[in-house]
Amino acid sequence: MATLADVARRAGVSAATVSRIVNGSPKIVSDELRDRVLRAVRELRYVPNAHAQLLARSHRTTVGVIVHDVSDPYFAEITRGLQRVASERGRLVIICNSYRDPDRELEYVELLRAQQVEAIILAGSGYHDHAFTKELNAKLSAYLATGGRVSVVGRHKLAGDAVMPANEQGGYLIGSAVFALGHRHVGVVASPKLLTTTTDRLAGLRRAAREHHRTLPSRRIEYATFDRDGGAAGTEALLSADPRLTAIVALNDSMAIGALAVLRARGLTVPADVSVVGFDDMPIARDVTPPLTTIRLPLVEIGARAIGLALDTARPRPRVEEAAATLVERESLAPPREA
Amino acid sequence: MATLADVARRAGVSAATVSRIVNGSPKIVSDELRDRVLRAVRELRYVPNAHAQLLARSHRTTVGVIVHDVSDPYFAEITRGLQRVASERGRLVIICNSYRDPDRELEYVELLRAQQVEAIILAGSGYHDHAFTKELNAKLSAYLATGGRVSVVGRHKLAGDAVMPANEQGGYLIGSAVFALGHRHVGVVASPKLLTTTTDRLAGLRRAAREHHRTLPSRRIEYATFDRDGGAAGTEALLSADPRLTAIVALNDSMAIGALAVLRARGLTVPADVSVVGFDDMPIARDVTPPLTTIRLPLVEIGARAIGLALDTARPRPRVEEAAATLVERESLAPPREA
DNA sequence: CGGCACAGGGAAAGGGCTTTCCTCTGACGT
DNA sequence: ACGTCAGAGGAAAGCCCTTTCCCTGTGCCG
Repeated sequence: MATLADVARRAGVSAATVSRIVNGSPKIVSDELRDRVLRAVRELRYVPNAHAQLLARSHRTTVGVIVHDVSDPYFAEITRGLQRVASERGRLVIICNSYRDPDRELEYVELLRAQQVEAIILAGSGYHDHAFTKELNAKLSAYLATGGRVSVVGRHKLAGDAVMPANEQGGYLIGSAVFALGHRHVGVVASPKLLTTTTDRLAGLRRAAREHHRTLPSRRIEYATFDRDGGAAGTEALLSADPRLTAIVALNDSMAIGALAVLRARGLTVPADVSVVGFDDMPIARDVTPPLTTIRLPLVEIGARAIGLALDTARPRPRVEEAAATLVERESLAPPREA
Repeated sequence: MATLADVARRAGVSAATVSRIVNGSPKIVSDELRDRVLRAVRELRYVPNAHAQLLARSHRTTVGVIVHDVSDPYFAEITRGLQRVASERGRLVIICNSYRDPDRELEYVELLRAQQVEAIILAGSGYHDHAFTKELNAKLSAYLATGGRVSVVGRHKLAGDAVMPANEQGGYLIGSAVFALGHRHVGVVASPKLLTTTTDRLAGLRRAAREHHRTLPSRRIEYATFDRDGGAAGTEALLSADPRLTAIVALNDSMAIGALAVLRARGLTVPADVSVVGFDDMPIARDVTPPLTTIRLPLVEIGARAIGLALDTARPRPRVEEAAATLVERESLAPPREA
């Protein structure tokens, strides 16, 4: 690899001059030298070493994002919003997938710190795990203390700024829609108990139930993994335990799709026999059969706001913003048969 | 941010000693000093500056991947395979989304070079654009010349090793399945003409047509964007031009889903009225209605092999490997009505 | 014509870390 | 008692770049 010094030598100038030309410094350089240098750059195919630059420069220009999995549409959307703002502001973003492994999350915080990122953004549900939360907070605080910026999406009790998707409200909205239609036998296919997102959405559901003078007994809640197969397994369990179910509330769209598959396999039609609702409004939600009634969260905007908070050094901190949920009515929810 | 020197000072030792302890060097250090140093590290919350390390060390340990979009399931799978191998081999991976913008691709090659990556992996269709290909090749060669490793997925005529998904064979397979059933009025919803993937899949389709003494007239091919909405638009156009169509071949699953949506909206049932087939076997393909008959490419394996080639310095280069396609039969393809 | 300002360029000091090469002890052998 | 050697730790030379500070020479003003 050619270095700055190589270019300088070949062009017969000092390293300082090359640096100034390559970086477009305001300092004036004669056209002759500029030509010589640019020619040398081309001939040697010189590209500055980004690490050396980072070391030599003072200001940081890259931000790190930790998500559960970018290929999950939920995080893909958040990341999209984030990336947009990042490139508007001339920042590079490093994406880390934790795959819902708390330890990996901890490691990534260190890694991002080692990379000298300007800000760390943590997106995705938190965990009901006190020891972990404490350790994560310690690491985050250490980073904050040395001038780092932190912003989190949907995490309670963490240092730094926060954008909170209205999970409780979303749960309430979808629950109200279901109970208002008169469903009495409602099963919930829930994501893992350990995730705060689960608890929040469930809390909203419970509030809706209460308002309609219903309850959500725990035997009607099946916890499973946060994906299609988890949804299928949960639905299977729920249905076996109580075949009278007229509605299944899945705590995200992937799980709802798993539910749909099981129902179809059992010869039950949706929504005539059983209604199914999802959560998150992933792009595919409108393309399954029947199209999913679900809850939309402004994910792109959430991502954009999260990085906005982190990069905006002006206002005092920490700041917490809410992102509202809305009900998206499609065809998978209908009144129960006997109603 | 605490530095190595800070830690050394606080522990009352030299920087060399701290470095040795922190990095687990084979050199023996007394337990006493080790304790003092580790305590100082903890107290100062010291994390080594990754950029300084990279500068000081000789061996590179991160690889860069350029894909069209990681959140697209196609690339998500490839990336998954890639990541697995990367972490097995202790490599970090930087993911870059080009969003199918050639210029961005060019920029990312420079950026990855600047980041001193050990290898660059380019995944995703190439472009029928001679000037661009030439420029990209020039950049890649420059990188190769300075000891970099390059490996590409599904790109012809590019410097470096290559893993080639069998797009032509896949096209042939799906085409054969369609024509063998007796379909005569077949429409193709194709991805952009500019992409080599499109040409390859189309070529396979044509070969299948020829074998069945059929042709694929260009008015039966509608080019659109490589996504759900493109698929919908293409289907719309095809159907308006020729309502007798009994089968629609979409060049990827997203487009097939768009086709399904249009057909449903028009009151046509699949596959009774019109058959639809996809390509890629994305996870969702089995969950739409009806489940999609499509072509599976071993994407995870392709990703793994691509990085494997790049990291394997032993064998001579360049090497080219093929990844076979297989037909996945589900329910969206059936004989035409009149057959 | 002396003096000054300023344009144009270079020298060199970092920035944080790794690693080679030394130095200094103390233990061991004879 | 002396030479040797292994063990333990430090000094310092890089790695590649940016940026401040300084020097030279020219043009211009008074």
